[in-house]
Amino acid sequence: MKKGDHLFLVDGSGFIFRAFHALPPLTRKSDGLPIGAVSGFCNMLWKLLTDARDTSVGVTPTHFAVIFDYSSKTFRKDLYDAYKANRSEPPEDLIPQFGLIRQATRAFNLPCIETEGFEADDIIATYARQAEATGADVTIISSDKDLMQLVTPNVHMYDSMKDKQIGIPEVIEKWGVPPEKMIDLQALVGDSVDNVPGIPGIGPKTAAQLLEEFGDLETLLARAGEIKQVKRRESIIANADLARLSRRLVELRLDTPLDMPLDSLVLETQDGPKLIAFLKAMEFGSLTRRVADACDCDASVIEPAHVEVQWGAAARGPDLDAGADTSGAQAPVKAGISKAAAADIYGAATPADLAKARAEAFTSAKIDRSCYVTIRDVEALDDWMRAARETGVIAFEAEGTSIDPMQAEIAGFSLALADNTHTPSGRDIRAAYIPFGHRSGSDDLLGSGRAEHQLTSGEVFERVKPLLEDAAVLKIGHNLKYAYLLLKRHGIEIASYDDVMLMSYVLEAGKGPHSLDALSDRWLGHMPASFKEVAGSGKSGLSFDMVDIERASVYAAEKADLTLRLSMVLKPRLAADQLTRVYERLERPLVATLARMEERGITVDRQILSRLSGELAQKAAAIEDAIYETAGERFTIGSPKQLGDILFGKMGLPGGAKTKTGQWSTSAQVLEDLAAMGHDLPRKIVDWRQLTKLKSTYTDALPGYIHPQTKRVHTSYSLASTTTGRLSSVEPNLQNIPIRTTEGRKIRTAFISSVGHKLVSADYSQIELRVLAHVADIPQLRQAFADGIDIHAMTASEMFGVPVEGMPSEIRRRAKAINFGIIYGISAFGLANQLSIDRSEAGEYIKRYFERFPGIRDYMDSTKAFARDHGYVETIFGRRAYYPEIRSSNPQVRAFNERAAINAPIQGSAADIIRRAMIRMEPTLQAAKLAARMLLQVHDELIFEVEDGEIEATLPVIVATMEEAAMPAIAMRVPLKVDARAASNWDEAH
DNA sequence: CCCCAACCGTA
DNA sequence: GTACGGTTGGGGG
Repeated sequence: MKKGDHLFLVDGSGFIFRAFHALPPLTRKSDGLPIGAVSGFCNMLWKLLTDARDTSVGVTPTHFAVIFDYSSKTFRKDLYDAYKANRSEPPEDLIPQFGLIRQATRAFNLPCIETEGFEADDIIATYARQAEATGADVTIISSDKDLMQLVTPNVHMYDSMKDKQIGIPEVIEKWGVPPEKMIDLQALVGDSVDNVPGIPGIGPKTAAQLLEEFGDLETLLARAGEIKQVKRRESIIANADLARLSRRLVELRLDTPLDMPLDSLVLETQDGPKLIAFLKAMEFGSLTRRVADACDCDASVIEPAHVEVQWGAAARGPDLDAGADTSGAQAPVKAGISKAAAADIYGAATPADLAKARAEAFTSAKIDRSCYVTIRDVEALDDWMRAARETGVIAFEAEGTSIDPMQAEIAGFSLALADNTHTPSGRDIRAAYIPFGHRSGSDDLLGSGRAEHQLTSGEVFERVKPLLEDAAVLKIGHNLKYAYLLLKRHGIEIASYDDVMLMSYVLEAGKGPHSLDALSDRWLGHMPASFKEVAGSGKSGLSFDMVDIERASVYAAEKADLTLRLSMVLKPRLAADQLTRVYERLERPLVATLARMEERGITVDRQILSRLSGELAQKAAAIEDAIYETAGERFTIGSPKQLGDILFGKMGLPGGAKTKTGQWSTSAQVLEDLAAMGHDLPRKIVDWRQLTKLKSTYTDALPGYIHPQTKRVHTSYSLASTTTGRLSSVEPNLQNIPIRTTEGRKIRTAFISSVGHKLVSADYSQIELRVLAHVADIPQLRQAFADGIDIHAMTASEMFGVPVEGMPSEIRRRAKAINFGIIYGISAFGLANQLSIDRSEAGEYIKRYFERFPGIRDYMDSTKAFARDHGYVETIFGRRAYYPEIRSSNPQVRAFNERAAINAPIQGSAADIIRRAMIRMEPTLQAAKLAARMLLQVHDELIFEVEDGEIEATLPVIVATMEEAAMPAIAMRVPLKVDARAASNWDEAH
């Protein structure tokens, strides 16, 4: 090894634990073998070996080794008997993965190094220093703080999960000391995980400060008498020997005997077939394909390797402590690839078998872009239409000239069909693009004209419209609402459809995005061409009709192809997981319902907004002057950074909270606190922020969304962007129009009904608390809702023994905050913040609440347990919300996921209820011969436009449909209550 | 031109 | 303490 070389040292043992806890807990091979950590490990190795240069490592390795712990009986155990004594057994799912990861390392042709009596860290340290001495550079792939002592200008660490380099500055930033002082710092702080004692009462912050002051540990111990803080001084003096022992435990050995000399770590070329055989045995479809591509191997002719799997204690090899429980040990299992992929799917015994067979068939099916065709004449189009009718199933996409389906024109259609949809093989899929709205990109004075060699829209519509409107032919799309709305504007109403985005959402809400890219990558092991690659972006970006037809054809046909493949994988999966009902009853019907709502839009009065904007501008300007006056200078008030400098620097006000980047927070809460202390400026800032927020986000932005033709505002609802099942609203977001302040409410007066109509707002009263009363079955809550009693007052009465009549508003306010807190998965910290009380008092409230309502605690505990066991929670209608991080080893992350998992069934059930109401609403109104049109949804509220003469007849229909929405699927144990009223604008209707 | 952090509007 | 989306400032390329 020499200068210019670069040695990569992977902390294999560290990676196993980290990956296991960071990755979704339920990643399993088809035979149930847990392989999440192995998968993460293989992907990381491949990335480092092929394009480390493109990660933040920035260099390509010349030498490479993966290091493991061999035995826990190391020299450290001799130094200190309790070392690592409180290490608990690794989780059961992790056990077989220890051996697999070693096998993976060998499959990658990489040295797999472990030495008896030493930890991986010592081996890494020894190699790193030796390599450094030759002038080479070293990257240690680990984020373990125990290794940070090794960092120098030539030795870096790399956190592969966060793609983050850790060098000297990063160590200082994180720990407050440079790497060479890490040993002393750790000696002072200790480590509860490894049972390194350290000095009691000294944490990282104090330790860094002491080392800054005294230089190093020995000096500190010698001069400990100078420390001013009594307790700290005494603790350090009393525990000096403990610190010295700790130092010996954390200091890494640089003299570990090395079986493999440094120079033997030179990176060898990959053995493609060997690696592929292993990856196939592990069923890593996506990585198998990437490796096969890179090695130019045909993966399909390579037999999966036979992999020995050990489930029992022996799986970890010798690094297990004596006396471990081996009762769960089983005989080694042979884990070859399952035969399912090759099985005749007609013979699939269960939906799960079919789903598995499809998934396997499609992850290894090759996608051949060269066989996509462009349809340019009516004969070809007729042929395709005939085939589509014969098959009865097509994947379909409408390519528009804008991402906004309310603005877009149609550039062309793409479709894909399988000659036999029961054959799970990519060979039988054909895909085509039908351009008819493309323009040529000539930049001359005449502008652009129609592109040549394409059918006319008339020719295409005449043939395609009947197919799209024929319920006997299933149309499969991805985010079909886009095409549905775009086509509806052009006189076509799609009948009979499926949406793979929604299938994925039902199957895996919370596990990641549901974009076509993400789904293709995940399920098909294939990354489609991105729109950017095809059309460019930014200033030079083209609208799709300007894209060259050949390029457009491949892009569009590929999308249809992938959509068809995805439906063949995901639809059986729905059945296997018993989620078909959720998909068919709660998701699919909303595509058409929402598309119609979006198309209708709502009238927003430009004049009202313009007048409000002027008022806001004047008021803000006046406050601005006053702010500059008080501050004594002009600055950018909207910059939290500059504002912080003024408030906490120049003016010397006491800082409150810090943001996560270490800046002083200038949040409304902090400013309110300062105002309460009698300071002038913070109040003004709060007022200024409110006014400018209203102006920029609402009064100034909304007019820009008024559609040039319809003169109305058309939001877009996103069906698959929340974990819980709620919708979200974008461009513009009409689910966050102000209501809480008088100033903000005025914006709602700009949302008006058209002439001869009124707006009707109908909202569920306390729907989430009612859902909670139902699912947790709380007698007092059920009774209160049955009797129509004020629920917060009832809660206060139960908790504080105050009668409901004449209850002080402060008492009720606190009970209300607790009720909300319960829905949000309560913590003493959060409740304390909300009520501005201290944490112990908040803890008392929670304790008392649980005493009065023990069923709520039971619900919370059982929900957490369910989430931990399954990785997801369910609404009362069976919708799933996944929380892959609920088993995180990070207590903060875990607690957050627990709270979210408690909230999701409540929020999600309420979301399901209003979805059911929306789906039923239109046919119900129609049956009642009412012309009311549903326009907007705001989570627990629906907004309609109703003819003046029909209001009295319509209100009860709306109310009943909403109140009965859970039935007959669920008989709620509490009644649902809906309030509805009509007015000429949204403010008065609500 | 793109991304992130901070902040704030809703249920 | 839950769930979202939009605007701004400020930094990077």
